[in-house]
Amino acid sequence: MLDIQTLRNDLAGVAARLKTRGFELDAVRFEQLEAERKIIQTRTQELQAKRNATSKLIGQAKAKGEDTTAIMAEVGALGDELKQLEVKLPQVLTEMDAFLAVIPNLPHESVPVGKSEADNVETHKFGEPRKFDFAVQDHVSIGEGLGGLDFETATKIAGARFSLLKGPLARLHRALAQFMLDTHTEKHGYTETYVPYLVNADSMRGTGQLPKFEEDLFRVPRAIGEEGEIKHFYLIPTAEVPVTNMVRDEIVPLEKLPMKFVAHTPCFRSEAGSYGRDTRGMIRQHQFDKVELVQMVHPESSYRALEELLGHAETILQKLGLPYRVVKLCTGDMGFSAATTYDIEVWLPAQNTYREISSCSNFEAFQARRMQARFRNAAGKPELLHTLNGSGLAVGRTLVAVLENYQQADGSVMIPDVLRPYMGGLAAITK
RNA sequence: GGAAGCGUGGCCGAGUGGUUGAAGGCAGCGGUCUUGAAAACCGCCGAGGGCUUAUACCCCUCCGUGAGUUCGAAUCUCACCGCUUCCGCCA
Repeated sequence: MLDIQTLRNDLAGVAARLKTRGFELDAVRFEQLEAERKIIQTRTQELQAKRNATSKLIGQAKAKGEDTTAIMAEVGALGDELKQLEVKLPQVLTEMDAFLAVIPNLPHESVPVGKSEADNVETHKFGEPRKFDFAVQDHVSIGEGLGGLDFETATKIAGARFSLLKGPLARLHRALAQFMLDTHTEKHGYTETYVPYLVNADSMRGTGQLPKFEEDLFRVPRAIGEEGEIKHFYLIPTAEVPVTNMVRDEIVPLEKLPMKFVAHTPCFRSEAGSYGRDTRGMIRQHQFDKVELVQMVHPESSYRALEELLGHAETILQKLGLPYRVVKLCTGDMGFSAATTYDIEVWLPAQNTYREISSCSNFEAFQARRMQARFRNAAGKPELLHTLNGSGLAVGRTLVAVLENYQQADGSVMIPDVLRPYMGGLAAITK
């Protein structure tokens, strides 16, 4: 959520910045709502003040044993108008809130302006794609060849966009997650967390998935509300949601910042609107595991924290010896809540290209404002903190990258050195 | 699922219809004292919003959430949510 004050102060400027990311701000509507709000709110407060003052007089008069019928009639006269306004005011405020809730974050000034993925800017690269002297297979062929990857059975059990791992491949999947968690907790100073995989609507609103992106989420009915409406739990699309919401409605002491958490969770995405894309293999699934890094920091240090967090995610790929590149997303390609995003793209030999394996973002105060997540600043006043997160990394896609980059001519796969302790010393997965 | 109890400011904890946004304590901040610190003493000290150049006044709202009764509600009524304890069931 944007600060309503910035819209009041510089509506045209905000509209212009939002336009760079393809969002048309309805400035006329905002001004209408704002004008209406102002009239109703000031009048309501005026009447409330009058009522309060008069009611106090009644109390005083009664204490002295005086007759109060005249004053009581006076207050009664306020009643009708006040009651109407007290109904109207929350309606207008709710409308304004709904208006603000679907406005994306302002891109940071350093973000390249662009329309799509094609306008993203590569910042740096690591490693050289390996040269193969045999026909490269993709991860599906490799995994199925090793008898450890079984999409047919997954489809029977659940449906399309699910996968089933067996034996050493299932263990490799677990090893990757373990390795990532250990690295981030032992080397990068993150606190490991275990969090709910089903969350309430407030949490989804807090991080920005709701109200705009409900169709991307899986939800399960939970209870029937007072007006007969069904209340839902939502399956988390990323651990960002439960972890970031830890600080919702909190005021954390200054000395607790920065807070750094890591969580390994499954992620659930409906992938509505991605029909036909990445239908083969494990790249785009309804369920996948991810190790997520989340930081809550002082506003002054959030951009330093973003570079740091990006580095933490990169470390994993470096230790695994996987070539990658980092791109800074342009205004048109960034997610709804982000002010700045770096994507890390890992080299996939079978696709002969780099594919996203991590997305690291600074949300500045956008999520914090929705969540009312604050810290007590040096002056002792509550102030919105900044939130960041990034994948460190997507486990399924990392498995894909390991299989493809470490494949051998005979169909076996070498295990990267850092993973061998997690694989019981195994050096390669063979048929 | 059944029964009982409870939800008050960063924390603990008074408060059962009238100048109560809320006693008291802790923590925090400022000061006196001290070579310094501690102790003691004095003062300050909730949040959101409106108005505004203003973190100055002034005003509004908030005592789990939402409705209701009333001129007036933290205090009364109803519903919901959450927590605690006991019983039942259960991985």
